[in-house]
Amino acid sequence: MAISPRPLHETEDHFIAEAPRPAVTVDVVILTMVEGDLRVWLVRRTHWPFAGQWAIPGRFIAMDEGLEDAAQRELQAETHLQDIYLEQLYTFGEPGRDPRTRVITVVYYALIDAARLHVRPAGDGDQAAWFRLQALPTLAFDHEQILAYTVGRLRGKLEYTNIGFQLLAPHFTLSELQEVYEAILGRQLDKRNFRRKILSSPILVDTGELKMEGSHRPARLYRFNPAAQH
Amino acid sequence: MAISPRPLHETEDHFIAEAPRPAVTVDVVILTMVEGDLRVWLVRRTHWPFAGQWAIPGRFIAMDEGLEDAAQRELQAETHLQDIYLEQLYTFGEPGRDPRTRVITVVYYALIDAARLHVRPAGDGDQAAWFRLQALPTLAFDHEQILAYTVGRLRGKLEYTNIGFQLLAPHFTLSELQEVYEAILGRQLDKRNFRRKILSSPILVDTGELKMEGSHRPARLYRFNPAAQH
DNA sequence: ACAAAAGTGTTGAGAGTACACCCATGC
DNA sequence: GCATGGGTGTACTCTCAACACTTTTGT
Repeated sequence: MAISPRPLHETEDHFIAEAPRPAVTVDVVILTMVEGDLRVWLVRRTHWPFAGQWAIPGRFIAMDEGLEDAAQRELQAETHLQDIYLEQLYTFGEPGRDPRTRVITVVYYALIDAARLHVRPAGDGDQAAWFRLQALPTLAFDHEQILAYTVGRLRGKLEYTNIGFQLLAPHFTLSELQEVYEAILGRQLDKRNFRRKILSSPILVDTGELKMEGSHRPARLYRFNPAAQH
Repeated sequence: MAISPRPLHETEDHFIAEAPRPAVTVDVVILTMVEGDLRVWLVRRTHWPFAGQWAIPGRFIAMDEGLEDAAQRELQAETHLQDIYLEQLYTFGEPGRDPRTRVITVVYYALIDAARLHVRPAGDGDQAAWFRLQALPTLAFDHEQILAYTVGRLRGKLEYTNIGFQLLAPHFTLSELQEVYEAILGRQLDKRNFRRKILSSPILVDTGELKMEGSHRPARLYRFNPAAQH
């Protein structure tokens, strides 16, 4: 890397040129919504440490790669999808969280519409699978803590943004949207109050279509209004 | 570092053992409130790059040092104060943000009661000084962007936490508290409504003392109720 | 006709907003 | 007595929460 020929501050100089550096990874918590439950995509570790245990997917960062770029690539590699909601969550870097070396991980989270995936239940030989956040296996590293933190963030953002739509297909019913809210908030909502609140804001557009499915009254399909704030 | 004798995944192995690593710093945005304005503590860079320009204080992280520990030490070094509110803000790591090498910076912010400092106006020879957020000098690196992000976070947190108290002395008047809210939110608030709202929650305790100062009616002094949530 | 999910209104309580004057002190 | 900031109440609107029945479809 370009080192200045001019005199440098000793401490900075030392750290720029000589001091040992921590490894930096980017992890991506990939969430989706299936059958009324939030689910997270986990990969099985094949090697030490935590061999055989499940972990949040991640990668070491390359020297010339932006943090969000790296997260985007990891997301791509796992899902093969484009245009996914992705946001930086928090950076975890306690010494000792990885027994091999000092690893600092910048965690992102992604929200995916389940309709864009072929979700299948986890089998025994799987290298990667979706897990209900309510029923997690034992996780590697400090990944359990990271998932807990993710849910907290999601819950907070749900109150003042339209983040909930990111977990739904482009066209969705109000009941589906309510399910997303209930899953994230972890409590039941009143159907009438929920509908009134959502419909009184300009964030939904009625597509005029109906979802004909099951032996019951068909539901109206809505879509997100991209002109709406947040 | 301990490298396992067992076979490792090639990619992970490479990154753990051989790949070049970015440098990691911790920067701390130190904020306080003086004369109705939010102010930030900036240090003058003495060497390349951005020599002579002002920057958010920070330090390279040591291999065995936690992120928050490093932030706490930097805060200590700058302010010589204990028990300061400190919170992780965001991690900035675009390649090229530091021309010397790849530097990823985990940014924290700290809120300080101005009464605990001897604040003086910035002089020409100063190596560090307080600046009004409204009147910043040219900043080094991407530090202008970092400060903008900090204010956004502060504004958001003010709405649903008691973070505002962190900028005040242990005993304060309601007008002082209102000034903090106005400075962060960037707009005037109605005095009666503000007082009613604050006093109707259990977060303030009337100390019974009065602030005798100036030629006007003395103001009641309150303190934060630590039993209150958030 | 029945099972299943969709859809719909009213009421009461509390929060937010707009707005103007008197009070206690130092000089 | 006057200048300065401290302190107070009311009316309106809006939002939130609680609560149960009818509608539309497939079988």
